[in-house]
Amino acid sequence: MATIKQVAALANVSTATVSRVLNGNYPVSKEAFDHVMDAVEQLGYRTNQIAKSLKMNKTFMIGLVVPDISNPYFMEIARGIEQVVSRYGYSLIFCSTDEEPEKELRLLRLLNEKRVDFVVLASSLKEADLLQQLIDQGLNIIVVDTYLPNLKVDFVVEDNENLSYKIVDYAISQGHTKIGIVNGIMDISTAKERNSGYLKALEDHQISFEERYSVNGGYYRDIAYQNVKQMIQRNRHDLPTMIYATNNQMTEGAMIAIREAGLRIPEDISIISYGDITLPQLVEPRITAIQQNSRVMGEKAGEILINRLENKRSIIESDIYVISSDLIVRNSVRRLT
Amino acid sequence: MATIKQVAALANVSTATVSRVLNGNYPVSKEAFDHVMDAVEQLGYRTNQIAKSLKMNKTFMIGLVVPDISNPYFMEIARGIEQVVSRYGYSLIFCSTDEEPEKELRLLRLLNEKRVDFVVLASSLKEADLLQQLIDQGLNIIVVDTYLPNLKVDFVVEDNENLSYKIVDYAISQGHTKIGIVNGIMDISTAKERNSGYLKALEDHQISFEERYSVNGGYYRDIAYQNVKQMIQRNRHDLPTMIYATNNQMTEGAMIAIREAGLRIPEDISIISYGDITLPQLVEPRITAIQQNSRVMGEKAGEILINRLENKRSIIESDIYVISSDLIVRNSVRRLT
DNA sequence: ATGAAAGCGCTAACAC
DNA sequence: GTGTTAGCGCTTTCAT
Repeated sequence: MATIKQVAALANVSTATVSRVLNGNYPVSKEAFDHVMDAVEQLGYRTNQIAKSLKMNKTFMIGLVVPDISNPYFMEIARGIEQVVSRYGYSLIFCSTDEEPEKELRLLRLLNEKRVDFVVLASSLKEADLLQQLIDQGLNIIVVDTYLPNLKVDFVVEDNENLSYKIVDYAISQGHTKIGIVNGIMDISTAKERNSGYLKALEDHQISFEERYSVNGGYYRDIAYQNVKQMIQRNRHDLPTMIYATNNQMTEGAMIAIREAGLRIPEDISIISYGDITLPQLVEPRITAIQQNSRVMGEKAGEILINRLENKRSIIESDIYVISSDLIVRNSVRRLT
Repeated sequence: MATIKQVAALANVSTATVSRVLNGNYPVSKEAFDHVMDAVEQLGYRTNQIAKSLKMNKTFMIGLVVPDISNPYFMEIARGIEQVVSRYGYSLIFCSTDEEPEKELRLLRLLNEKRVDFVVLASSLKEADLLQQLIDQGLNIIVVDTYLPNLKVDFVVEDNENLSYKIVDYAISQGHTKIGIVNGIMDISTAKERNSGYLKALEDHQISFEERYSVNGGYYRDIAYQNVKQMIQRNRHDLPTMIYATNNQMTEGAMIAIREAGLRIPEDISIISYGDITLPQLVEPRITAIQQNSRVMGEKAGEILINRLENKRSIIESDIYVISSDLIVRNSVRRLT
């Protein structure tokens, strides 16, 4: 690969002049300009961004660390970020943690070593201290989707508890009282918050929480499928009239389990979902769900980090941005009253 | 951020010794080792991979360039690649071209400047010459999914024409003769090959190709939706009995259009698909489809590039690997005979 | 407007 | 087993 030195030699100018021509940030004579351009063309020269990054202490790369990159929810966040940061010349490195805290930390350390300019993180961490350590080492982080207390970073999150309350409250208004919940790992803020919204709604309507209708596990389709399958098995003679799944993939898993058990939705068991399933237009019945604006969440995160980066605004205290979401009532809830 | 120099100073050794300790590739005394480790710990030192990359002319990054990163098909390829290359310490940079040739070239140039060690490319290019130019400049490329003639790279592809033939042949065996096709952009190899498989199957059964049932456009859900909607409109009084969509997303778009037109699948119009739709378990009827092994395609690409990279086997002539796929018969085809 | 040269943080050849 | 040092390819200050 040709270097700036070879270009300089061929164009009969110094490397400084080549650099100036290439970056267009200093005045150069038309003559020098033409010679350099010719040489560049002839040699098929391409800037070595690694060298440039080293010199300028800037990589134009953004790390994205999420629990599950195949979840369309996170994919949409990625596209939102990409859409805004690409305009400023940044590229994205995607990483998937599979909800494993050790893997998350390993990936963050890797990105730190790669000197990415910023990391967008949807965390599965229970505690913030190791994260704070990385930040102290100089890593720029913005946290999306999840929330971690006592961490000096910006957050872009949803109003999980209230939205969860809202959808469960709706279910209750349709006459349901035996409402099972399929939730994620309780260490994670979103799972905790969605759970408390659910509990609060039950409580406000004097409905007691039934442990036996409740299952927990990773935010994955398969896990939810297995758990719901077993839950149905266990309660075969006194099934819940409704299942509330707290993320898109769990809803899919729950639906598959319900159908496989020979039960109908919503005639036998109604469904509500925090987050739209994939392809909601093609699946019958249409699922009543909290519709998350993940794209907007990504865009917001992108804007914030660009702002920090371009204006070199270092963080004094964390800002928390809340992305709005809507309850979309469709027809997966049977009216019982 | 601490540098190796500061570590060396604090540990009272040379930078060379620090490097040796950190990389463990040369013998060091236990004493030096301990001192260095202490200093590393104290300073929170993290290797600057940018500097290392510059020195070693190796970035441990792989670029992935595909038409549409939100398509689960390409996502699976990505996971396949990731799974194998991550074991060797490589990370992935994802890029989406939206099937625009200019964007594809721009991204490839960017990755070249970033000096990624390899690029995995699903191309939307019509011609190979500009690509060959990049390769001559030193970019390592492996092409997946698509095929481009006269290009000195390895390929991992499907047997598109034969598989396409197979599924259309099956449709014909069920008594269908009015079979519309929803296809991608004809510049792209996969679209061309799937089209010829379709045509050949018709021909072998003396069925004439009906232009009016055929629509083309980008491999996207929305485009297919619009096109099929119009096609149905135009042929309202003499509809095809079957629609063959040549990729997963087009099938989804076609199904939505059919349903919206008040038609039933498969009673009014049958469906066959090249590639499984998202969530095939939850959509009724279950779609008869070519089931692509995209994960395997990604793994294969990963293995090949690792092999080239680690064994420094430069490419003499292109190898072509064909990934097998299966026809899965389900119940989206009405039997007419 | 242009060139010489220092230096970003690292590795490895060479000398001891 | 360890230190010295050159140099990867670039930008930028300083001098002219």
